[in-house]
Amino acid sequence: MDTVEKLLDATERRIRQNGYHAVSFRDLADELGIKSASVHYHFRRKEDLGKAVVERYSKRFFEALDNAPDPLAAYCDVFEHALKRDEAICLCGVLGAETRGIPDDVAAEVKRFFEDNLAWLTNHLGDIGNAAMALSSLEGGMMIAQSLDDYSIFDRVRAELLSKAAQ
Amino acid sequence: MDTVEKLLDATERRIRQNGYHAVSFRDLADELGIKSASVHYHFRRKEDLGKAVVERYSKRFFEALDNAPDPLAAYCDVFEHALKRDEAICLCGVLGAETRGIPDDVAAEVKRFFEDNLAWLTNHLGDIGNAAMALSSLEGGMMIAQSLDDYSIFDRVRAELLSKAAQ
DNA sequence: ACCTGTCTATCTATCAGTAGATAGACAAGA
DNA sequence: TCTTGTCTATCTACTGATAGATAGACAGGT
Repeated sequence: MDTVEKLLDATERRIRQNGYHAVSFRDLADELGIKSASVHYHFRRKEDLGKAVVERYSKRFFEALDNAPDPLAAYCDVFEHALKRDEAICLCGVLGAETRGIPDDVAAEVKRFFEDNLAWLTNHLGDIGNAAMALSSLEGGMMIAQSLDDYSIFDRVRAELLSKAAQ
Repeated sequence: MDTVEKLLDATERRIRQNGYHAVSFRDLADELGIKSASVHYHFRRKEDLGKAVVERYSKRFFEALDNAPDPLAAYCDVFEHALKRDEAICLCGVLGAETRGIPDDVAAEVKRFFEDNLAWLTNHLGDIGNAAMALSSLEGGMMIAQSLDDYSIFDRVRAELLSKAAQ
């Protein structure tokens, strides 16, 4: 795996666990066994790195939704994997909470992620109210599950969403 | 108003807008027209300040819920005021997203806030599934509304919650 | 086969700025 | 006189960022 990919991995993990401001070039460099100047070679400014991470995250997110037989269940699955497999919350959930404290172009990319999510959900669920509810509750449920260090609130949100949709 | 109260106000606003790591003793001191050493006099460590802010926020939050005739509507109102009047998201929503990157005792206070919320909601709504849904969707809706710079997703979440409850 | 130039990826060294934190002096008021 | 709150001055550690150098790979022309 090349250095750029390793940097994106490390940055995504660190932002999702600690927030944008808790990521430093030196920590990233130490993790990869290189110097911080070499990180700057690949991503001149921190916001370039941040933007690239969000772009990759968003791309992978929607790829995972392609060709799903049951859209809402698939959508919940993507969030559940993000939470339980990666042991971290949604990248854009973290960055959205910091919106005003991060560079404008990173915030713009996060905004786009949410717009795309709402569009996808509205398209597949047929109703923008249900779309708003699904996105909001899954994002909120992840964040609270992390704070409580207990996934059960997320599981309850998922169950409620799927049962209400079945009505 | 005394210095401590002013410090709590400024810190709460700054955390809610930019996150825990974007608050510095110097910025707080500049805002109040004092020196950073004086901030340390009132709150020796940053985590003392952070903990005090969460405690005050939580106390005020539940006071605003006292004696509400319609619990769910009152609950939504508290969140809506926080979002629209303060033009910021929930303090604990921001800190919850940063959980692993903030001092343990601040994270513990945030965790307690969410536990108390779930207990209050379960008590007043009668069902823990509905409680999980209300808390998660309102927290998530605030965060996404901030990122989109558009309150309508929050309004939709509120409307969905109240209409589903009426069924 | 041998230069020549260019590119990639890293290095060392350093910058100005800021972080949280502390010691000790000072002034006002009870 | 003692407490309270502020100050000046300083510390160590770290931040993102840049300059300049270097080793090695690669391609083109001779």
